[in-house]
This record gives sequence, C-alpha cells and structure tokens, in this order.
Amino acid sequence: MDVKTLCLGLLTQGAASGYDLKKRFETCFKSFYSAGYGSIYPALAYLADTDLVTCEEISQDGRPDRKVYRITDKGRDYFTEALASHQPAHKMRSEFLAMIFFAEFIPPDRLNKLIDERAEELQQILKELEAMSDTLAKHPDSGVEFVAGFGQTITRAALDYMQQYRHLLTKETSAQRQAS
Amino acid sequence: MDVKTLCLGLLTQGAASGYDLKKRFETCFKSFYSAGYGSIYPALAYLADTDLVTCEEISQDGRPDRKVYRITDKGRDYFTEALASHQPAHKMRSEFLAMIFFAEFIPPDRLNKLIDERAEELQQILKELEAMSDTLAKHPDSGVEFVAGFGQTITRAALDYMQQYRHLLTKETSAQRQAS
DNA sequence: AGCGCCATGTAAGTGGTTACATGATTGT
DNA sequence: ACAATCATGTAACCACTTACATGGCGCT
Repeated sequence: MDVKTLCLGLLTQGAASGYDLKKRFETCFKSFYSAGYGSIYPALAYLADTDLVTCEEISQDGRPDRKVYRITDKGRDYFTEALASHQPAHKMRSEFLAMIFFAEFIPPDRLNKLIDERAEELQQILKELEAMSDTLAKHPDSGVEFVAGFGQTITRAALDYMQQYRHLLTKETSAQRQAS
Repeated sequence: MDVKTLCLGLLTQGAASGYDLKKRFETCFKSFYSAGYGSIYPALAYLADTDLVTCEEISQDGRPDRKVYRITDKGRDYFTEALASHQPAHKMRSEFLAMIFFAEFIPPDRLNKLIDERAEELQQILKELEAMSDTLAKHPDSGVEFVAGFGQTITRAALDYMQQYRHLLTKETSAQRQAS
C-alpha cells in the first residue's frame, strides 16, 4: 500500500485536490501513516495518467488554481482489487523506543525531556483521533470507527505506561552512582 | 537514528558479527525497528572505515569466516553524542490499519483473515517481548526493561481491542445488505 | 510588516529493500 | 534428500523526504 493507492482510497470519500488530500492524510491517518506533497502530487499525476482518476482544473480569483481529482470506475475497481489481494506490511521505526532502549547512556534530564516530548505528541494524536470519532455521528463507517477506536486505545495505553513507569529510567544507575 | 547508529548501540552490549547483529535487531527491536543484511553489512563497513569499530577476522573450520566487530572508545563517544543530540522521529506505516480504514470495501471473509493474521503477528511479538523480560533477571537494564514493558503493554492493548471490536467490521454494511 | 494559509510542482538526495552470488554443515 | 543455519557481501532498485521555486490573500 503505497501513497498512490491510499490517495485513490481517500478519493473514494469524495473529490479533492492534492492540497486537500494532504489534510485528509493528516486527519485520517496521522497515527499510523504519513505522506508529504512530494509523494502526493506525483502520485496524483500518475493516477491521472493511468485513468484511475480524472482531473478538473479550476481557476479561482485571488487564490492559486486548483486541480480537483475524482476517482473513476476503473480506479474504484483497482482500489478494491488492491485491498483484496495486497498483504499488509507493518513497518514501524520508532527512534524514540530505540533511544530509550539505551537509556543507561542518557542523562536523566535528557530522558525526561524525551519522554515529555513524546507524551505531548501522543496527546496531540489523541485529540485528533477523538475529533475523528466525533465526525462518525454524521458519517458512520465501520472501518473508520474501528481504526479511530484502535488508535485511541493504543495511544492511551502508551501514555499511561509512560507516566507509570518513567521512574524506572530516571532512577540512578550503578554507573551513575559510581560517577557521583 | 539510522541502522549505522543502532549497530553501534548494539555493539555496546558486546562484540558481534553482522550475522549476530541481525539476530540482536530481531530479538531486541522486533516490535519497533527492523534491519536487513543489506543495511547492516554496509553499515559495519562504514563504521570500521571511520574507526568507530574495529574488525577482527576469524577463520572457522567447516563454517564461513566471521568478522567480529568491537566498538572503540571513539565509537562509544560518538554513540553517546548521537543519543544526546538527535531528535527522535517516529515513523510508522501500518498498511494493516490503512486497509482496515477502508473496511467497507473489503468482504467479511477477507477482513477476518486480515485480523487473524495481524493478531498472530502480535502474539509472536508478545512472546519475544516476554522472553526479553526474562533475560532481565540476569542482566538488569532500565532502558531494556522500560522498552520491553512498553511493547508488552501496547501489544496486549492492541490484541484486546481487536478481539473486542472486530465484530464492528464484519457486521453487514448497508451496501452489502442492499446487494444481498 | 510579517506570518500563515492557500496551491502546485520538480529535482536531488537518502536510506533501506530485494535479488543475486556462494557454499559447507547440521539436523530431519 | 532436503531444509535450515551459518556467513558475507554487492548492485540495482524503490519509495519517500527535503529543499527549492513561485506568489497572492487575509489577519494581527
């Protein structure tokens, strides 16, 4: 599932420009997937080339032109087929955890800062996931509901764990006791 | 934190070959980071070039030669500095969640299979995290303990959520009711 | 006066994955 | 016999990131 396919998926929810799509990525996928303009715009160009989407150019006064993309029947078929046949890979690289793994090499102040910053990021994600849940009253969708709930559950578990066990990390280690 | 730096980090726990290091990646980082030979071997060559590690070639009979890498003082300094100054990014791309987000386009059988497979992967990760916790009795380390506990907490939360809420996904959607 | 939003795109660079190449030993 | 483990490496490829390029409007 590359950015191309996911753009196609988001376009099933309604026509959008590249700019709009980036926002959808941020609101819908923030907790588990990200995409920048550098991948979205080329993806849309490719999708238009292969007739999976159509593109309508719209002039606006006082604003830059927009290119509004709409999924075609061919595109919808392609997307359904991708969902049916693709094996989902789960690629994760948490530099936060990788660094914390080596906590014994990090001074307590720095550790506290790292945890606080990560906690703040998670709080932010939690807020957006809760906002996503709120929109479900208007547009019910089982997939969105499951994913939003999943994100909230995991994020809360992560925050709780960090608060409960952060003291493990900032206790003095034997090496640090010797140095002082 | 690229593979280079993490190889250096793992070498603080003792000398190892590239082959060994891959296993360490798998046991220590499986739940949040991955690296293949294609990144590990070039990383070690680079680290040796820049004197952050030394390399000792060991001939074995009946087995291929090994190259055992050891971290140098310069390497240890470099690693400590990396931990002190690097801003950790968390890059996650869960194709599983991305696909589930579009559950309304996926037939129930396929959804069940996707969830079962993901659950199995998580069970496997949980097992290895529990094994990691067991080794802590022998080699206590606050960072390892925190990360192992974190992984277990999150993984269990994910498994619980999936079992509790999977029914949301396989309930018939309005579109499917119309089709039948 | 300056920042942030709207809006699109390209080009160069990065870093990791996959496939290839080789081959003996040990366990089933 | 056959698969898995041990063991190292390269080269081509791929997908995404970052920096660059452009520019008006609206708010404070």
